[in-house]
Amino acid sequence: MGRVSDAKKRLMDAILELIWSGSYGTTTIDHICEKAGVKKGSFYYFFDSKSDLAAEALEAGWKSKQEELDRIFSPMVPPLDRIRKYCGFSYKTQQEMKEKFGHVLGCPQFALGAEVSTQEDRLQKIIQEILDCKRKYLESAIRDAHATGLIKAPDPGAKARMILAYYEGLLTQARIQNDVEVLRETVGGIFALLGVKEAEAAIA
Amino acid sequence: MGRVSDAKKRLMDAILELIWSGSYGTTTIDHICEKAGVKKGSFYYFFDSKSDLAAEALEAGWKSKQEELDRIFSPMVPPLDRIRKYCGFSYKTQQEMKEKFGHVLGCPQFALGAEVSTQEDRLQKIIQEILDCKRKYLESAIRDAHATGLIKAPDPGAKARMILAYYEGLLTQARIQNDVEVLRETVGGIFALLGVKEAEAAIA
DNA sequence: ATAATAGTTGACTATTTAGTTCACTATGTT
DNA sequence: AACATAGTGAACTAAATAGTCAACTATTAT
Repeated sequence: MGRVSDAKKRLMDAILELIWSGSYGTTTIDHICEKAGVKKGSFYYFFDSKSDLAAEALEAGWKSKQEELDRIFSPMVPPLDRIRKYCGFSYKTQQEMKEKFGHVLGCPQFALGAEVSTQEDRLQKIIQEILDCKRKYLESAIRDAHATGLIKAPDPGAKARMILAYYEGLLTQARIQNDVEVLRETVGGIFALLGVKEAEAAIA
Repeated sequence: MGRVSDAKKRLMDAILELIWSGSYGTTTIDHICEKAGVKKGSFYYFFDSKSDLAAEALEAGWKSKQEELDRIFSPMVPPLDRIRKYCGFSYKTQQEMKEKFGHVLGCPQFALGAEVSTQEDRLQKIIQEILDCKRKYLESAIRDAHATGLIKAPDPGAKARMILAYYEGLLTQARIQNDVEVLRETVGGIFALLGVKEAEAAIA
């Protein structure tokens, strides 16, 4: 009972977009409210602070992202194809962002993590968890690829960590250089890290 | 003639440390002045704005960093040893920062670039140049390693770009997780990307 | 010694920011 | 219909922030 509203959702969408296209530090509560079309009174009705909103938005955003990842990393798909699909998906996303915002935006969690990890404990923890999830997607693909004999990776967790670092590094470079073409080499680099034989890698 | 002062230098040191240990967005001119022990009037005597100071400080900081890199990447050192030395140096630096600030800080240029690239054109350009310099150090080591037959790398520029992405990604991960141990795998990953034979890699 | 000048200071303004308050409004429930 | 309540809005405060200014001080070249 009582009134209903999607203001909370609008606020969460707004902060994510502002952080991603700009940064956490320069995103103010006033900006968020303006973008969401919500008055400050309502903001404080739903949230205690900017970091509180950011935390909730981050978690919600990740939940919906996970659905896509579950599809891409489906165990039904051959393990190396999962990685190929993931890279392709990532490239397409960055391209779309560049068209929409005029700028390559990279990985929202990684960029935010780099910015706030020394300052915002709660956000740092959430981001760590999200990145760990990402790693697990990679890890299971690597484990499957190892089991199938496609690659030699006795420690899939370690390999996944390496690949994640490379992947996130590339995305960040693409953001810094504002150039999607940086991402062209993504698959090649990952396969090199995995020690995929050139013959296998060629089956694009 | 006239008065002499190191206030300009102090301001440049202060902003670098504040950005690195925190972020660009949350670093205010007042904070910078307080840390440097300089009054705002003097700040504006030397600089037009925060981004102006940041630009100068970034360039000066890079210049001094280059001296170290010139030593590490000296052509007198065997090419793969240069990379080993670089990784070791990097690990040591991060460890020191963790002791000093209680936090792993990662790569200052990369973190700053990720934060401001969509907002601060001038800084973005400077950071791009710095990262390109870093790439060139790696590239020449890779080219030399290729020439010596240690590795097969017909396109050293591309390989260097890959390795830089991986290296910066790892440093950023170390910052986000506040854990230097993430950096333990640096050399291993780089050598995997380079396709260094295990026998060669083992010569630690 | 002193004039020219490089650098300093603190008080000032205007704006932006986070956060509060309380009367008000819309809506589901009875 | 009317009541309980989820959500709204506009005006408010206090603090932080960027930026200005003019008088002041220290140094150095002559």
